Amino acid sequence: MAKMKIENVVASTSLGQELDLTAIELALDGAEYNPQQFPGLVYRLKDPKTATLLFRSGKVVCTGAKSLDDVKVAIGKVAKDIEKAGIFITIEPNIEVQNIVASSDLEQEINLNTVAITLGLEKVEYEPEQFPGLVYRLDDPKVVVLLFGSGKMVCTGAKVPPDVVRAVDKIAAELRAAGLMN
Amino acid sequence: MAKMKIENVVASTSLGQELDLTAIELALDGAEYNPQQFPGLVYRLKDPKTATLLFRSGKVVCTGAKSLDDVKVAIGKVAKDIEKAGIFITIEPNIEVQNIVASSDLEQEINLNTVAITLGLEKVEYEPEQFPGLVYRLDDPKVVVLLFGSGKMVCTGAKVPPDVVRAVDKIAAELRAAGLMN
DNA sequence: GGTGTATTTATAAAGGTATTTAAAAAGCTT
DNA sequence: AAGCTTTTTAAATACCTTTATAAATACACC
Repeated sequence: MAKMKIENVVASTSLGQELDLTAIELALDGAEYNPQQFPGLVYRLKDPKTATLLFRSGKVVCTGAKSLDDVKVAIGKVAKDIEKAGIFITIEPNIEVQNIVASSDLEQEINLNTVAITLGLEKVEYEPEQFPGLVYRLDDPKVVVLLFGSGKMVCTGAKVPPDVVRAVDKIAAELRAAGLMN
Repeated sequence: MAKMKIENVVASTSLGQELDLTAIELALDGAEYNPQQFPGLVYRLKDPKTATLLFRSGKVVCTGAKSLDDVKVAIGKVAKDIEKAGIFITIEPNIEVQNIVASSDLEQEINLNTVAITLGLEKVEYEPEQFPGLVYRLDDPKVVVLLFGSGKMVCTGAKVPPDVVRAVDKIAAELRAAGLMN
């Protein structure tokens, strides 16, 4: 069973109404809003350490959370901060996780050149002078795993934590079956 | 007494005669010569791992050696390789060390901000956002020491190994006298 | 012509940057 | 419609920053 650590959760929701981002920029301390650069307003919380993007449409994107619970806490705090500033909104708790980034460790060195040759270019991409990690794309779960020579891995694209565990276990099994790890 | 490790020795000498760098480029395997880019020819040895620059004038610069002996060995090998290629030269053993780069370690963390403030801008330069090391210039020996927050140091500009030891001891003594290290 | 800059090589230190992957949002440009 | 903009995050590489030093060229500047 793979050990893994969630490093980042990206989730979206909606506040159910149009937002005056210019007013919110003035009301929220530290808010960054440069519409000519990007249409979303960026608002950061120290705890949970997150960055939330607010859009004119009322749609919200929360990034940087370390757990699904933290996403809920962060969005709740952002909504409260907006209301405290006198801008009343209706909190819609319908939060959709869009991406989970997690790290894991095979706890042994892996020869990526051998992996790339053995598994073939159809399954993996490995261009060490461009990036030190081997890119491993899975169809089920539909995630992308970056595998490093140290045995450390990064899994991204997961929608739920079990996706990460299944992906890591699947790759470990495939490497073992091919004699590429013990 | 400071422990130190010589990381790089730069030395120069002369082969005593004009060199046809174009002919040498063809004769020496791996030689790089791009006169429009740099007037010297670059010739690398695997052992001792060095890069030697050969000039039309017969002047030679050897870089990368880890000891003074390695410089002699390297220049001797380069001369032999040139002669093996049928280009006869007279080896002039007058090798002059131009620079010794060495590393050392105070084996304790140093607060560089405090060092910079205490010793003053006349003696040291410290611009952490430009470079993480503090630049410490000594007049005797005339060397420059880069001091890092980890306590690790780099000494460059030395002509002989004792310069490095004296520099490191001098700085350690000054830091101790100022209460900046134990 | 004489000072300056730059070019190249090696080397350590420890910060910074970049590289790659996924995902949503909304607005702009092709 | 596709691609860029922004935000976050891990992994491990390369490369940048700084210092000294010789060599011989090409530049610029006065």
